[in-house]
Amino acid sequence: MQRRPTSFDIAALAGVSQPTVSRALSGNPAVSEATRARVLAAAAELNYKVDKNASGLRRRHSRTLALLFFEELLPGDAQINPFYLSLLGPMVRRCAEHGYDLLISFQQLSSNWHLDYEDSHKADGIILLGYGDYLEYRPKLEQLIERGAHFVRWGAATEGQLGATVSSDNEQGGFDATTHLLQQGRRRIAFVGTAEPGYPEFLERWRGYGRALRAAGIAPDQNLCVNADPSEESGVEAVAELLKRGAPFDAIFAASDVAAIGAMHALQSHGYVIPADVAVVGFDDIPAASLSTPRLTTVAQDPHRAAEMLIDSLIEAIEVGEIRDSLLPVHLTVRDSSVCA
Amino acid sequence: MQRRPTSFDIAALAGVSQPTVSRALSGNPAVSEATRARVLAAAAELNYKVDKNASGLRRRHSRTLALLFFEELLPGDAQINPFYLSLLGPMVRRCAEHGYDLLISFQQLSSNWHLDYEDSHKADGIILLGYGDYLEYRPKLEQLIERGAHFVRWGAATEGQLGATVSSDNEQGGFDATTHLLQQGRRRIAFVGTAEPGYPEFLERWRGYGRALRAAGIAPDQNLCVNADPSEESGVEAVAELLKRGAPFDAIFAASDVAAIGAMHALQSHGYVIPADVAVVGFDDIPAASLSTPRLTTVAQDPHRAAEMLIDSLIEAIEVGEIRDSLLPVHLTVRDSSVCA
DNA sequence: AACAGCTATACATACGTATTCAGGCCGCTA
DNA sequence: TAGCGGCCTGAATACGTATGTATAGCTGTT
Repeated sequence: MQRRPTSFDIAALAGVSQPTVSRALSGNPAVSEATRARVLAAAAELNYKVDKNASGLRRRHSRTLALLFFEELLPGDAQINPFYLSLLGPMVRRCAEHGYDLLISFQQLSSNWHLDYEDSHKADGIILLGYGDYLEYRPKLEQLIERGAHFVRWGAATEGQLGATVSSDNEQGGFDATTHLLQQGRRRIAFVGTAEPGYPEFLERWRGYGRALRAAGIAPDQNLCVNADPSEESGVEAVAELLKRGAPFDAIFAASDVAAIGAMHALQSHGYVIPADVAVVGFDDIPAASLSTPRLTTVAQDPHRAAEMLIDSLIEAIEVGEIRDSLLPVHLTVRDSSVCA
Repeated sequence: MQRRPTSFDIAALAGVSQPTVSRALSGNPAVSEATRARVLAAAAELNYKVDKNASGLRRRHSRTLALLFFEELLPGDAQINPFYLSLLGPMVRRCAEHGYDLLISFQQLSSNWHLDYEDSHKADGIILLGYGDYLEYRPKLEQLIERGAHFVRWGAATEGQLGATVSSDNEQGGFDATTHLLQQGRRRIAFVGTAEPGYPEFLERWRGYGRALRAAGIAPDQNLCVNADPSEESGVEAVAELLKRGAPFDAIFAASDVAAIGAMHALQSHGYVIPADVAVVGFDDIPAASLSTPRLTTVAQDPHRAAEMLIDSLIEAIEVGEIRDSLLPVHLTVRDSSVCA
């Protein structure tokens, strides 16, 4: 394994100077086509690649984006939120289309992640995957802004609007899901989710649920709203709670698919038939939603579009300096759990 | 946003020279504790971070690892293999424990990915997520080795052993799954998968299946082996094919969970009861496996351990120069789809 | 023929760090 | 007190690229 070739080696081989090599490779129009061709040939011959470190040092940016997850929110070996996972592929692809690399990292919410990346020139910008309004979180965002750092967040866009934010239209999703259940003739629709600050998206979905009910002339019933975080057990417990309360219900809108699937299991083990006795709608369209029995009607977010908006917004912030928010449409995917044959 | 501080700024503030700052921060024992403390205080005060590019340029390595997926194997917007996705979190964490960053990238199998990374000093090593024996693939691995590049592969370790390889004991998994079905009294066990080169893991699983049958004194029946790639439709079609052939069967071992779930759907829609009429076992333990109806018995790989082995092997190759293969044990997770109450 | 105007290339340098080498200071010994 | 060795620290430099500035070679005009 001999030493890697440098731009000087290419220069020597092509019979030009090192700066000309640099210009030729970066597409600088000052270099003639004949010279450029010679340089490219020489570079190809020696398998020359621009040294990222030297280039980054000189140009003062790395053409790398950093994607941050926070450890505290991934207790133990918990799986990463499947929606975030589905964002990953499209994000990587979009980065590549822009000529950027993508760095992935977990951070303690309490660490100094907010100064680590841009300051060390590891990355030109940061993608934060939506963590509501945690106490430690907000001041760091403010510090990030103050230092002129580039970042974009995924998450509910309603609160104070710190930095560029991309999110799904959760409220509309809740509205669409609930309206769909109403159209199926359901009138006693339970909400399984939570309006706590830890899950701001859930709050939005719940708002849409309420709006749909009121639009149909139905007053939301507190007895039909039960707490559940996005886990199967939580969905099971939610159904137990609903049954305990004794308020009759003929449908469930769950703010997450995993909770919805848990709820379906619980209902079925109590002898209810889905959708005949109780119709169920979830939210997220995780892979398991189309594999459940019955197949789950759900509100699908568009991970492809979401990923592209995140990357595009961030790169625009970096290269143009413009900050832009986006609210992405969601799409109700009707399957078997909500419609009687 | 003022200019980032450099080691010269720290030096001035601490009243020492720039080299001393570098030494103090890198833990060089030549610098006295008193001086080191002064330097650290100054660095903290100015929020100083070592410039990754300058540092990498000087030290000639980046302390970054690159994780490569191949586009051709992710047609269109297809999801990344869920097992690879479950590797992601633990890999990121393990990298961080070693002080490395992780870069994610998609590549054309036909591109020059094999010279891109180490040559450009973007990364010190590469993680390749198992792509069997594709024609274009092997020569590039050879080239990688020839150039002294550092890499580790996930995948079947049996074929020619190019570079460090980490994989699950797929053969044993197939054996365990099949033995379990035999213990449930099943004798006509179908295999749903493929022995084609595109899925070398499937081939291993099939071998274990055959070994278990023979150990029980049963001759494998070609009529009970049907092709299926890892998709739900493929599982559905496999059952259709089995029924068409007319050979009776009382169990199915599927080489992937998604195919197994597809098979269960198909069986149920033909009126079969699982597990009473047909017992089903899958492979992978994807999240949907524990959410299906009935819950799917499956062979679980250990993504946590797999990720750690991959990272550890690669870093060992980089830092020590030693190449090591690993075969990880798998674990049969018994649920409802294979055991009658 | 002389010169302006232009293009294509070379020269010199800066980016921020890590390391080699040389030297200063101190205490100890003879 | 001269000499010596050990411990810290500073000066100089190299890593490979990109870019501002200078210059050489043309073309065309008068």
